Amino acid sequence: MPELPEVETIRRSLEPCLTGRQITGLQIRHPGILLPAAEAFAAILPGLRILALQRRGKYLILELSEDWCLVFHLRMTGKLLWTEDPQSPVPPHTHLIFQFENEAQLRFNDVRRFGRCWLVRREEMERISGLAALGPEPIRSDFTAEILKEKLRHKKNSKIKCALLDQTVVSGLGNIYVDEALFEAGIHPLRTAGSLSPEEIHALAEAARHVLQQSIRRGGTSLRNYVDGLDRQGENQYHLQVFRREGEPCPVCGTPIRRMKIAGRSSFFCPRCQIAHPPC
DNA sequence: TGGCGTGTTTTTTC
DNA sequence: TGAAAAAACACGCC
Repeated sequence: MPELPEVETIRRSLEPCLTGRQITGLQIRHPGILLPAAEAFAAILPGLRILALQRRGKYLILELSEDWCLVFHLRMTGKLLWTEDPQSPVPPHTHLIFQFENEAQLRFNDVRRFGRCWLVRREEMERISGLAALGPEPIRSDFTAEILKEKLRHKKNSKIKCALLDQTVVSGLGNIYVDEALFEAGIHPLRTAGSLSPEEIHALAEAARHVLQQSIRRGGTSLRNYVDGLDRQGENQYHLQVFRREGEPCPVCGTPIRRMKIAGRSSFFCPRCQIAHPPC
């Protein structure tokens, strides 16, 4: 679930808690989520200090002293939770606990164990293949329709829904925000990327930026699992236009929202506002 | 109770 | 090379 707005909200919530903190120890309860092996984490981390929190796409990056970095990807159900009460019950599926001065803790929790945590030197961060291959950040001011057009050049026969989920095309979009951006831009998810007009690509670039920034302002979308670093839900789920609204009236034209499987994922769209064929 | 849906990235297949 | 499908995982749901 955590897509760009959720990871950014987590980053912002944890930043005041973690910045400047020294790691005093760690508990590894499930080593399978760690890369490289757990021994390296135990040997290297104690004594290091957290200098800054960065985000790239759906990756959260903790910059540490001595040029080390902790990189997290939460995949679907991963959570990072800050607590200053070490006596608070440790939730099930907590795989990793970082300990800090004054007994504060950062807990990594992930029901489905898809999430990952890497310990790498800053200059070797590019060795995380998914991170190195990420496309442009759609919420940055230098993200333009021209850049999106160029990135879509090699995906001409892909369905636009699939192309936008490809993190090398644009970083940070997932199932929710792709559907919301396609709705806002008036583009049917089954259209091929190569069939989009320059005007449609422009509208899509604007819509992607807009739906992501709106969600960040609302603290992310909490549908099932997502909470920020202080266990707080977001508000964007109350503002979704089409996602998970099958059968409900389109907020623009009133036509019932439809649901369709595309590349194995549920996709939601308005069959009237999002036309299936390119304009003549 | 068992089989499906969930959603992201990596890997495999065509 | 690129598009699509499967695999990784655990749980809730009906």
